[in-house]
Amino acid sequence: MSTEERREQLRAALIDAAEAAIVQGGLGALKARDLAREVGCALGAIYTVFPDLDALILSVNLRTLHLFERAITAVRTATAEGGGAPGPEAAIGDLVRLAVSYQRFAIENPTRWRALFQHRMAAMPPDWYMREQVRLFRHIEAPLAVLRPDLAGAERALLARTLFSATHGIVSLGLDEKLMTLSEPVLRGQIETAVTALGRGLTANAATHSEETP
Amino acid sequence: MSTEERREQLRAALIDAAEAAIVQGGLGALKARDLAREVGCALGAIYTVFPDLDALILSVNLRTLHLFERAITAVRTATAEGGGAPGPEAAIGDLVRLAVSYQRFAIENPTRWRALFQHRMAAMPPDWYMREQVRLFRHIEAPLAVLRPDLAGAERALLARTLFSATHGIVSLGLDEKLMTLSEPVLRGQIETAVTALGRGLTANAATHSEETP
DNA sequence: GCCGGATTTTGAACAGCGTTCACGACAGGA
DNA sequence: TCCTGTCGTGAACGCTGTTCAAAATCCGGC
Repeated sequence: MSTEERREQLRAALIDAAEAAIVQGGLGALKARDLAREVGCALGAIYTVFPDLDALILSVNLRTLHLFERAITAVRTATAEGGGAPGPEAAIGDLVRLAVSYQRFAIENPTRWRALFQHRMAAMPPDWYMREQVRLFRHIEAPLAVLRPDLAGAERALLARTLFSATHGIVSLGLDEKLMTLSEPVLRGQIETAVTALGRGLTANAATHSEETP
Repeated sequence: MSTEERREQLRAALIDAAEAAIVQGGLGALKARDLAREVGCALGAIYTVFPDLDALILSVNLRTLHLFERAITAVRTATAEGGGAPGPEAAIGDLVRLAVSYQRFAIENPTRWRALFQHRMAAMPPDWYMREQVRLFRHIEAPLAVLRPDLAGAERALLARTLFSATHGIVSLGLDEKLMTLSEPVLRGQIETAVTALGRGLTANAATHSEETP
């Protein structure tokens, strides 16, 4: 086995072990010495394939993004690429379903999900990480295009991020015992209320806008 | 000077120093040894007035909440206690102003504000901390009572927290370089769009509701 | 004023962390 | 077999929050 192959195998094993540690006990349970013992390598070996533990965490987070992408892709939306011409109500329904699937993912994968945000970057995330984010946001942009056909691509992308941020805030603080801890049905009700209101408010706004500047 | 008085003075000095450290370099810059040197006490003395650094951070965070309360109280709202009978549009305007004041506070006090959420609790926050939160949410509940007079107190309180969570998500991720970093005017535009949409959507929902079940 | 028990303050020591790097093991050509 | 360059190693470094035996201080009784 070549040196390169062994490095690659070590890399994969470390990501596996790191993911398991995070799943089990959260980001705080990720210890370099535990990883080395689990994988069966020397402590210093970790730093031959990763510059530091942050890079390793980022790789685990990429896996989490992929995991979530599978979940969100399974959500049946009326505004998918091939669909006909869905109305605003269908688009709002899509947004609600997407938001609820985000909540479900957060509840089913609490530690993995927390690691995505709990982790504070030293520098900017690498390109391959940001690219994955961009892909995920396309799911939100599709229904948004129905609600606000007046928006250009960049504006729509920005609004999609804002919608996600709002949903994330509701889920994040709703599950956080520091502010409040809501049961799953109550939290889902709040998400449905808020996202529906957002969707209706946005369409109303578009109508207002088109009347003022036709 | 009695022992009690000295302890109290040390306590205040430690909170001062901790606040200064957080303001300067964020939560990560809070070091027990630095605090002791700054205040001029022994390292162990810290643990005679605080069980651990988390408790000290909590005291700093309470100061931050008070600081924010002063900022939010200065916001002129049409739905203040003594006001007449403001309409839904005025209430939505109030919500937008409150949200923007939240954004302004976050931008003007970045490290203090981050410490509020970055800090993960070991146990539940003490009562005196939660009480301050409850007081702050009253500012949101007032406009909300205009938009949704059909809601009972508990439901309104819950929705107020949801509205805050959504706003917090937009501000938090909007200022986070991990997802995106938005300029102050762009972020404010997104907040205005989202909160306005939320407000209009909520009133529409109330109207729908009252039509369906009059 | 002085003593002795109680109380308070102290900072060296401890356990743990991420990260490094001089060293030894090892592979392959001479 | 020896030499050389590459690679993996784990003890060591510097840092962290927290503890606790010991020192210093206080204070009422003689």
